[in-house]
Amino acid sequence: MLNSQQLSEVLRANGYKVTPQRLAVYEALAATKSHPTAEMLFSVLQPNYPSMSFATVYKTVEILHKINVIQILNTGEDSMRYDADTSIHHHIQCISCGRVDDLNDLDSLALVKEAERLSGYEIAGHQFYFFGVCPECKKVLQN
Amino acid sequence: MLNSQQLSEVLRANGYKVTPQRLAVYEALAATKSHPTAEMLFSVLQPNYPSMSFATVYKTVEILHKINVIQILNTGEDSMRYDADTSIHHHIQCISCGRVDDLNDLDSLALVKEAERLSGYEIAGHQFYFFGVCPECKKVLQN
DNA sequence: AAATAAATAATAAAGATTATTAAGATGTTA
DNA sequence: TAACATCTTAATAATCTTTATTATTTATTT
Repeated sequence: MLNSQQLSEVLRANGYKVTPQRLAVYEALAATKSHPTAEMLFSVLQPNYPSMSFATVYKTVEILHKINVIQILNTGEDSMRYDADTSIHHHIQCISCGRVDDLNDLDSLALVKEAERLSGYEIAGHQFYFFGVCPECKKVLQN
Repeated sequence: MLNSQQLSEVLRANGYKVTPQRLAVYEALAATKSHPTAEMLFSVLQPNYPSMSFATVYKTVEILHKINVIQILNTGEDSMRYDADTSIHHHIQCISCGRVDDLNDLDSLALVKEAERLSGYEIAGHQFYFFGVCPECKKVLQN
């Protein structure tokens, strides 16, 4: 997670200009753990940036991804989700309410090594997605 | 993998009618290991079923997925890929040539258990995607 | 503060998937 | 086997997410 100054530096260092929209998109992402879609981001920014267009949201997340300050998640839904936490961690989605939670502390190194051995690939990245029923929905379903 | 008779039975058992198109889509999928997209399936079927429409391909894979005889993969590309192998196995995609290979014999049970413990979720499914450079592309890149 | 280069907003366009509907095929029953 | 009711297909249009276009505005540099 970066503050505005740090983000500004990274943007400039990569030849991108610093604009209020870019800072706002990143801030919105950094402020939540809910892995929002482009539409959610757009809605959140709407009150403070009523003139911001959808294309700007998409362009901005693309740039933020390129300069490596956000992650793009594909949970298999129809739209992508974005995450300001770029550390290696995995995700789990509730098949009942749709929420996406982080899975920190899940050690995948051994499995990556094994996959590398089995496939002969040189593995550069991986994404693990789990699906199930979250604790809250389990409660509701029991009643 | 099912033969036409077995597939016909499963379709009927689930209240779906048996049609040449459905058998053909499944056969095309069962005959390849290349995890085709809807477009690839459509192209393959075109010569023998020149009148088949795109919508039929989509409707059919949806039904085949519902009755659990195929898997739907979302590798993060713009289109879905389909797989007639419904056993639990994972996938690895080459970031150079785009091919998608199977990763059998990768034991994920321990990781699933660990994810269940960490998250509190009741896990119903999981999809692991690895990305890297396939053996063929490694050779090419070295020259 | 002016010049320049890039970013934004608005809009249109593209691409994948889904919905609609009339026509045709399927399975069932008499 | 014929007739019926139902489901499926094909063709088309619609939808949804994402990307491209372009004129205007904004951020940086001199």
